[in-house]
Amino acid sequence: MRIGALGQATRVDPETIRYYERIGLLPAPVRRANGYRAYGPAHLERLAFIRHCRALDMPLADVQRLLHLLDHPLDDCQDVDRLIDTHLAHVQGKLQSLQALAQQLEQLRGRCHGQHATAECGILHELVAAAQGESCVCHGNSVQTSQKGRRLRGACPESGYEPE
Amino acid sequence: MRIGALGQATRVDPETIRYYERIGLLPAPVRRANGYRAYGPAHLERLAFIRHCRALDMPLADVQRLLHLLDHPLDDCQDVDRLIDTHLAHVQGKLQSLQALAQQLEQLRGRCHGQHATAECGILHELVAAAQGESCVCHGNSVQTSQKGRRLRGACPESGYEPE
DNA sequence: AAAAACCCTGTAGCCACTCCGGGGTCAAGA
DNA sequence: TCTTGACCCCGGAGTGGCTACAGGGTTTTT
Ligand SMILES: [Zn+2]
Ligand SMILES: [Zn+2]
Ligand SMILES: [Zn+2]
Ligand SMILES: [Zn+2]
Repeated sequence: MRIGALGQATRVDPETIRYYERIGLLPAPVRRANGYRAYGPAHLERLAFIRHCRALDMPLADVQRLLHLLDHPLDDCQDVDRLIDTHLAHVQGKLQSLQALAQQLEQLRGRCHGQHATAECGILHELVAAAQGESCVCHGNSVQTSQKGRRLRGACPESGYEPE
Repeated sequence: MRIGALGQATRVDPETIRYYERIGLLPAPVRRANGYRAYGPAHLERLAFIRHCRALDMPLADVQRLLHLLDHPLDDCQDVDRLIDTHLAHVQGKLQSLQALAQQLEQLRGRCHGQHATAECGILHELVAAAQGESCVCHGNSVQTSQKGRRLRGACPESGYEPE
């Protein structure tokens, strides 16, 4: 089985397969006389395992550790548990922040209906105001920058930017 | 205002501020005689805006476009809307897949209680089985690899890896 | 025989930072 | 006065997980 066939079977780009080999995740297969990689069913299974873990968004370092544990069946599986626990906690944390994020964005999106000049756009107004510390959930309330004239000075050549 | 003070006010690492300047996101401030950057309130506001957008997980390219629109108040705000819509769709997509992911991981976690050898660990068994195509939501059902003997051959020197 | 598809290596790019090394500048303390 | 320490400068490299060349060789199809 050549790299293309393996890639088709597992739906993995051959470049990715070579990458996994380079970083030591997938063992280097033997080569044919012409230098082509020759894979067997063991590689196919291992690659499928890797991809399944990746689909669970595990970092490759974790996948590496799981593969190592698979190769050493007598080890204690506590390591497996810890690894999954940690990863799950990580995913749940990300999920929570992403939920809050989506909510914020939906709210922000509701600020503009129909077209008008950017100077009057509710979305931009909201973004500027929030960045200046009012009703901003994302940064803490400690970022108050200016007390009035809540407009961003431009960065274009024509709009002045005076320092200090 | 020097870079450290700006960083404290906005809770942004000075290295990040310099990075924003390098990529043209934050305009280069004037320098004092000793070469130190001297920032004004305009920079403070602009940086706060950038960070707020980043907190909404917008890519810097999008932030750049928003800043440009802010600098050109007469442009149509349709661009703003499209940008936010696209980003929101992106976030919602990620949210959905992350929800499915968390569910899968929780289910996987339930496969192992107590400690035993990895050879008998329900988590690893499940991972191997799923990678081989059964009851696997993440990859399509077309990844059937081997029909029986669903065990991953090891990649360690001692465990044999024969090709073809 | 020619064209298309495949394979090889090595390198560089993506994102948004983050860290490092090797220096210069400036205030407060011993 | 000397020294410590906190700042600041710059350029370059590293992170993760790929992806995309460039510039060759080989195999398969037309
Ligand atoms: Zn799967
Ligand atoms: Zn609008
Ligand atoms: Zn904010
Ligand atoms: Zn177990």
